[in-house]
Amino acid sequence: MGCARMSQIPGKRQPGNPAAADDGDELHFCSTCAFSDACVSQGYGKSELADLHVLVEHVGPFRAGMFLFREGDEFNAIAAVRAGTVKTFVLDANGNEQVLGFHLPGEVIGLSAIHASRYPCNAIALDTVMLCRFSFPKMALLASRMPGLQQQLFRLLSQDIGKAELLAGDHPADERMAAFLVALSRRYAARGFSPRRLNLTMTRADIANYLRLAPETVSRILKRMSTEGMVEVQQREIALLDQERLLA
Amino acid sequence: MGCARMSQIPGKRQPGNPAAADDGDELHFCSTCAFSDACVSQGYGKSELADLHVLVEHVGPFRAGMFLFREGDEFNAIAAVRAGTVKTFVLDANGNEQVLGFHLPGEVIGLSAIHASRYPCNAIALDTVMLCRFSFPKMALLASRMPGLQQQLFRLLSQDIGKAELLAGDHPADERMAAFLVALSRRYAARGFSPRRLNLTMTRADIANYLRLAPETVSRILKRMSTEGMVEVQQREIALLDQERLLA
DNA sequence: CGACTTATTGACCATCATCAACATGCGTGG
DNA sequence: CCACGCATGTTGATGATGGTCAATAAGTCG
Repeated sequence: MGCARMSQIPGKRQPGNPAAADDGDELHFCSTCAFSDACVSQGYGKSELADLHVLVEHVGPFRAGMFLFREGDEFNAIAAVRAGTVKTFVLDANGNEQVLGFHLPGEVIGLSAIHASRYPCNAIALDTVMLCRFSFPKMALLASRMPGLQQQLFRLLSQDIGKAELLAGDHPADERMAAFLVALSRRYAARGFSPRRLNLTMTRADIANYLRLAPETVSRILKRMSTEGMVEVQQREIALLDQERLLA
Repeated sequence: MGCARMSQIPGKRQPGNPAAADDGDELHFCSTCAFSDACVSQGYGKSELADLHVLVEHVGPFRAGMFLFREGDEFNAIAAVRAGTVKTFVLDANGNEQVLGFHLPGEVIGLSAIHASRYPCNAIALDTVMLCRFSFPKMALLASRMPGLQQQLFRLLSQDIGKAELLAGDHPADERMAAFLVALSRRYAARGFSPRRLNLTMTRADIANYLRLAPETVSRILKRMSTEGMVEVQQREIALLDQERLLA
């Protein structure tokens, strides 16, 4: 249910962030990054890796509540989340927030901005966020020479279409909630975190908004799941006790 | 509300379809096609146009009810709808259909299949459908030499992410219906058809499923819109009388 | 002219949102 | 360390939107 989606990262360097910080050990950089497949697994040599790496700009940290970009900002880069959680959302005609997705480490934001060269949504940090920013024009240029990279970009984009579509299903509230938890668990697991023990970085209201439910409903469902022994809830710590039953 | 989404077109040539039929006048081919911008407006010359055209394979016609591809089929080409309407859908765990989108002439199907190299959904013809099929590997290769084409592909993919996300909003039934009609109208208008007079090719049940409503609800809302003078409904013919009020 | 699919209409009911009150946690500053 | 205040989360009572069920009508196609 996750959904890598939106846009990118502001034009300005954040204070306290030496842009090219850990470049020393960077040639095998973030092994969890969505782009790592692009080169590593495709058997590219050092020179191609280096080409990709010169495009990378480490930015952050962004503190909780900071905007990474706003709707309407000019687009020129996509970014991979290196640490923390990013929430993307739009404001509808009445100014109500509509959460589009949460982005965990290793996932890419900014893809939906390519179309209009402007960010179609806002992105804010839910906790302390670090990003790897890639200039999109340069990346597209490089992709022309690196079929593997082009393919990876196509795949990332394509993947998000499918994810976003599935989100639109009209399942009852408890199924939505269960699916959300299981999906989060899987996404964390894919990055090497525990699939059992989730540490939610978003509020109940954010979850509710994302699932198109009322916050009260989220509370009640969590409580019910808890009394039924499927999960264990302690504030924002959630332990998944019975994956089986959650999938029903 | 549309949403160009899914996959592509079957491996087999349709009987009664001379694959390279109307090639004579084809160099300026379907002017309404989503790819026409890719070259024409980017100032490419005849040779690039020719390169793109040799990739095109006209297939069809597909009669109403025929599958263009099925979930799980191997993916190797995307396609632009040349005529007719395509419905894409998946079957959930209980075998219930979930409509993902409708695709009008000029729109592209198959984009979400790139990710897994398999179609993640089914596509069937709602009426008589003609397609332009493009081998995706060849297209990707060509895109390496044609920045404009690469850019166009990125844009098409990116666009669909945004469309799919917006679809997930939780608006009341009447707003969903109104938005659907207005979006259809715009999409038809963009291809040179009348924005006032819609000829729905899908059943109420399909519309309802797509909007995550019950067919009965669709009926009732259309009736109400009709008595309120916003639209005029005659079977599958719908005239939009008051665009203004529909947008609220 | 039947048999089928599609669409409409009505009666009833379930899910979930809303409203309101209350509890809990957390940060700040005394 | 405790007190206050605000944000977040929980719980209960009530009601509206829209789904379900069932019957009827209207097209469609042989």
